[in-house]
Amino acid sequence: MNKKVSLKDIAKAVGVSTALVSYVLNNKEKEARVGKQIAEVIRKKAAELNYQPNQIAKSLKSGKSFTIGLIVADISNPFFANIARTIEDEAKKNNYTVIFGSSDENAEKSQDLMDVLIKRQVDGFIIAPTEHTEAQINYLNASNIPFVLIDRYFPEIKTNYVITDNFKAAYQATSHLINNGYKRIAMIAYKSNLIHMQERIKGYTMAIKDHKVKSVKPLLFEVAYDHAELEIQKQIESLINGGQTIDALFFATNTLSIYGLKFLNNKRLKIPDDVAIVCFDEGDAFDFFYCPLTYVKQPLIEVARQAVKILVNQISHPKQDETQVLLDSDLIIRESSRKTK
Amino acid sequence: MNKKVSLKDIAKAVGVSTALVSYVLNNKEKEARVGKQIAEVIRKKAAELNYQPNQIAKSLKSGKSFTIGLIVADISNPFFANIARTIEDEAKKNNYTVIFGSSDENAEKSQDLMDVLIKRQVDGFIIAPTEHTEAQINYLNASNIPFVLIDRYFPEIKTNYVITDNFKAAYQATSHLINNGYKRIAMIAYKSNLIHMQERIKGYTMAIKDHKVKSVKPLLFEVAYDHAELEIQKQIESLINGGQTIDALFFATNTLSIYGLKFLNNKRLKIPDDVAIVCFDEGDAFDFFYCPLTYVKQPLIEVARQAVKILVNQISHPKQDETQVLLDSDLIIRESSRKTK
DNA sequence: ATATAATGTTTAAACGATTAAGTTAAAATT
DNA sequence: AATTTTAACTTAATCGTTTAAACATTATAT
Repeated sequence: MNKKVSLKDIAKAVGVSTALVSYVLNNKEKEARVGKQIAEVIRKKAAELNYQPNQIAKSLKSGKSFTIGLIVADISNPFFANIARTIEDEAKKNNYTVIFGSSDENAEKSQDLMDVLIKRQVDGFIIAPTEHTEAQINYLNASNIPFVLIDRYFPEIKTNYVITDNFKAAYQATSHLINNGYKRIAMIAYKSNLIHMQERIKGYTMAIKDHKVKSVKPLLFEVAYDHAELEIQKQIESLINGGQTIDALFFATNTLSIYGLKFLNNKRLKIPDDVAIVCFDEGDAFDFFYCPLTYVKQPLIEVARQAVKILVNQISHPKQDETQVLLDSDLIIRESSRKTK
Repeated sequence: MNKKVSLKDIAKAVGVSTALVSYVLNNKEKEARVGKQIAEVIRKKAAELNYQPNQIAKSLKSGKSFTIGLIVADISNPFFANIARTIEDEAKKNNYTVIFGSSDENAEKSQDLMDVLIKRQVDGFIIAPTEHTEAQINYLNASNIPFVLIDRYFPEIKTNYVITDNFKAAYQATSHLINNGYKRIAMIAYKSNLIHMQERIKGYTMAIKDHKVKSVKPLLFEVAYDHAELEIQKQIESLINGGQTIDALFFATNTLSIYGLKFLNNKRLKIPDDVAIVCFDEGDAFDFFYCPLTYVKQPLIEVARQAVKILVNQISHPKQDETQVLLDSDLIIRESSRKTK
């Protein structure tokens, strides 16, 4: 690579010290009382050489990298990809750049990522934390490294977070099914102690308990993240074969929905006649599944916006109290959960 | 933020010079003939203080940031999100971190992104270049900054690139429709001079010309990136109302497919009976549209892998010749383009 | 005329790490 | 005993920037 143009090169070309060049290019002419003519000459030379300040050197000096570390489960998951995009845009507005990494819901990978990003001196983190990463979060707290959790959080740890009301959303979704006449409503969720999943499960369970329709009992199936597709197939298969008839299915995430719906298609089950469906999260697919799908629409953009806002604020005012934001989701009702006759 | 632990801190705590600490922690004890005992002490202290080397300082010294800049049109587009994920994984294997940015197919944003990333001293770029960014690419070439183009490239500029054979894929897709008996095949593409789009259009046009079925004429509709959804609706609307009957539609990208299919659904057009469909790229949706969709499956993972491989190689051996990779796509044939009776 | 102030510029230290070169003391060789 | 070698460590320069402090001039005030 060609040697890049540095302050020194400009200084030499113009015949002044690097200090002067620095002052001028940082618009500190007044404070530093730089001469008008020479400032112009410096500016011209900088433009002529297409000088691009070395952000790394700046960061070293200032102790600020203007970088945000983003850790999500999987950047290729549309849910996180969408959040990432908004975070990118909002970060840019504040002159921050985003470095991202996918944890795959794996605590060890999450730790590795955190280390890499800390070494790179990110000014703060936005994290969708994985199970068993409490220690990592505690470490950030202890080190006073600013961070904001999204999507999930740890109730026992005091942190910033921006999440949606998962209990409420799941309760609402389940109630909607019940009110529409469905009696055997199953839920497919991830096997996870993470709060967002637990809250969704609680919302589902509570809704079923609250509506004192005798025939409606919770039917919860939990699948492992790493073999979700296979386990879903098995669960649904056994549901069908086992004579355990269900009339509605509530999927706890977009990925689960996709796996499940694919398999239901395979099995020639018709929605909503054979089984009604409600999904969590969006997917382009949901709009034009043969039967438009009812789903919980989380305010992704708002989550991302608030997270960046809180983080940037925290970075510039470190002594702030923790900010916790709970956002509401919308239940988008469509054909897949229509009233039984 | 708590002051971070530096080499100096360890040196002071142990009572040696920073040089010694650096040698030990970089496993250069032999070359530097560091004492066995003291090396142990240093290592222990480093672990005890949870020392994380400051990558920024390293980068400044070494002139290498071990960072790859990734510029795509939109990270929230599944096509790019998937590529991004593979790039992330492959980069990590080579100790690189990825900084990303979305250009929104806008040359100015692309330029801004490039500047930001250059200031951050990325060691190289992976770019899905936007229209009118020839100057930016030329600049990279002139500055000897390593980079690899993906998805698109500029035929008149000598660069590394990894792309798929868009002409072939489109030709194949169109021929498939013709062979299955469709006679009025329209294509919806982006209004763009970018090679990937032009090749897809050429493939379509050529296939139609080659198959000397008189009744088959090219019917090409080009929509602007910024108002794609609306324009597609208008185009399809006018196709329907204008009495210009079509019996098949070929969408040039996943996003176009989604917009188009949504609208076809709205208009109650049945696939494939009213109109057959072939799409470019994947989407979860394509698996379980009421009528499983025929689509061109690009080897995304391979594109990303090769791109990282070429880039990393180029970074370490700058004088290399340009590498150009052309990959084949698969046409996944399903119900949406089945034979007419 | 001389002290003081204002103006314009340079010097040098610092950020945290690396590393060639220098120093010192002990061990080996003559 | 004098010299050389080896081992174990330190010094100091460097990467590109920032910025307080120092240093010259020239202008203004007394």
